[in-house]
Amino acid sequence: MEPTQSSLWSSNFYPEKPPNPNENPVFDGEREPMFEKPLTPSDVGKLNRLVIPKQHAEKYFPLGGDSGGLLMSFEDEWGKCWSFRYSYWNSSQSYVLTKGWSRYVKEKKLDAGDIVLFQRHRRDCSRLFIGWRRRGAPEVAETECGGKAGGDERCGLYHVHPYLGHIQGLGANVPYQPDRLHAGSMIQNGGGGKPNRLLRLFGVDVDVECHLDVSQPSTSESSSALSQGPTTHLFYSQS
Amino acid sequence: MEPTQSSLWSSNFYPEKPPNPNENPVFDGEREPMFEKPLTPSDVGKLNRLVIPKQHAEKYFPLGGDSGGLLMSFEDEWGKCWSFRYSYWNSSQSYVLTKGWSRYVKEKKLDAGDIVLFQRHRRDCSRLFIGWRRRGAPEVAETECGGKAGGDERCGLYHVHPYLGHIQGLGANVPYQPDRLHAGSMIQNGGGGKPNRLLRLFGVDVDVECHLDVSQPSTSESSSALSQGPTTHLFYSQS
DNA sequence: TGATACACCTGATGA
DNA sequence: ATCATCAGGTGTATC
Repeated sequence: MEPTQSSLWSSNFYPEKPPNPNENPVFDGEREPMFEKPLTPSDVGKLNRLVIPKQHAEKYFPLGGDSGGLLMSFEDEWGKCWSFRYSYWNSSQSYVLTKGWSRYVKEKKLDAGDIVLFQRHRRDCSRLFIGWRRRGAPEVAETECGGKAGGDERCGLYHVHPYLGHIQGLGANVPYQPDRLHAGSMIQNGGGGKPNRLLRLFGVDVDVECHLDVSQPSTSESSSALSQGPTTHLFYSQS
Repeated sequence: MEPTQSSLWSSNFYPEKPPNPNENPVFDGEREPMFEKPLTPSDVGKLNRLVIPKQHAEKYFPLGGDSGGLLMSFEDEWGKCWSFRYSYWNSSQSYVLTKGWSRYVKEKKLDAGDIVLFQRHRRDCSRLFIGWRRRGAPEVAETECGGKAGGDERCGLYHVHPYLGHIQGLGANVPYQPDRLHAGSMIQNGGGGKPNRLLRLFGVDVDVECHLDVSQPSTSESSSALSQGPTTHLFYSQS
């Protein structure tokens, strides 16, 4: 089914499979902003990792003292599932997304200064979302795509009209990640090796409850907690 | 206790804790020269590593086929203990000191061309010593400090008078390295991670005996084995 | 072989 | 001055 709002949805980013707004959208009110981070040159460079500021990592992605890494899955603006390895580096005492991150950077064509956003579903906080916007773009886009020059570029977040809010559906036709497991889940590592054990975050199996103190102010220069009210951002999600 | 030889010991390098020649010297005759190496620009640059010429590394610091790194501890001219990570880099087929090396370079203000010296205790070859001298300085200093211009600079090796040879003692009042373990010891790495297992070299626990063929001639352009007889160099040592 | 992954390391920086 | 943080690196293993 083709998009009904060609001005919003026409894109050559996924020309072979454009997202359908009538399929499984996640309303803006359903998504809980967690935090965002302006990307450093290292975050988009050859180090193939994203450093997650410690206060956000420990608040939203607690590892529970686990030294091994986890697999975390996020839904992007197309409903595509992205799995990243999430772990703590003792040597630098920092939390990082490693495996899979470079693919995300490449596909979204992220540059230093662009901003990645992390959100979760309000009622099912095991569903995690990842988005992005170009540097200098407003947090809540007033234009259809508040990014760089060139109208054919997509953003990770969109300003959508309220009437799109009635849409519900599936979205099982986005079979991207070969190693994807479950959106918003984490897979626990056995300890230093490859992740192999499931651990749902914000859901079950882990000693962290679905607490979402989104109203906390930002305390970091290089990242910020999202504390604004309901936004107009929209992710499309599957499952 | 203040130094008695102000011309030799007056220094502002450790003005808060000057070494005392009456405390725990290691006689020249107690130290066995192993080898020395003129420092390359890379050795003192941002690579934070010292390449140890292979013939010296395999002769004096054998890794025993261990792929993981070791922690090696050396006593400097002040009795201060310096711990370095020692490992073999497959990519460059070279033996290197990595962690801790840059701190040594910085503290000693070593430049390219300066020479580092490695020695060990004759009777307790698990005690290792590290020293240095400025480029162009004679191996056996005839002056009190045969280094660069500026009389307040210390050298890693000193020419001392024979009568200082009677001194013995402790030196436990030099608590520098927080992560130091034992002078002249090596700590085996678990494999790519942090070094965590003790492995005394030249002492026990390792399949290498205390063999010291110091008389071998130099075969490297960038380093030389020390084959001269008793020198007048002096290290001060603790423990 | 080249790209990626991964754990480790360090210096700069600001609180 | 000390300390925590993190941006920017490393070598090595894996694919």
